Amino acid sequence: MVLVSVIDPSGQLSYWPVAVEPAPPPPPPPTAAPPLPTTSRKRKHEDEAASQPHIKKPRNAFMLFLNEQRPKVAAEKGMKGSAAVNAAVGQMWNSLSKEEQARYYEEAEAERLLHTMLYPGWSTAANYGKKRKRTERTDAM
DNA sequence: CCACCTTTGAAGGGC
DNA sequence: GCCCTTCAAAGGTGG
Repeated sequence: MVLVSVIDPSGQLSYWPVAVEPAPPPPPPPTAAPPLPTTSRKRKHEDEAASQPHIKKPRNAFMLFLNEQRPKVAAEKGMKGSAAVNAAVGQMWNSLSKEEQARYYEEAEAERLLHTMLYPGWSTAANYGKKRKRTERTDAM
């Protein structure tokens, strides 16, 4: 547990208890080690993932809410697919009091700040455009 | 085996 | 600067 001194947007100096335990993606190595495989057995996945870990976007309030409610809702309602559960949790979210929602917003905000501290200058653009995700909107046509 | 489906939020990218 | 597109998770199912 390391206390990281950070300046809050409010100008408040706060010490963030950064737990070393929940291992976030490792910092990018200053020098890319040349992977010289004596036997070219490894497929591209391992090498690319090892050299450049896809640093994921900071999750929003919902992702935090989802990760808490999803297993419970899935167990209670016996839902199979994640999509159905996510939709159900989404409805629960709308039923939440703004104070309860605000709690997740603050956690999400803290996580974003933590992400920024861990990866200064990192842009979400790293993973941008990787998935196709069509969300085909029929209204366009 | 990976993309889809889904949610809202957050953020980038385009205009 | 504003609006739209894309990712973030995540699990079974389909292509």
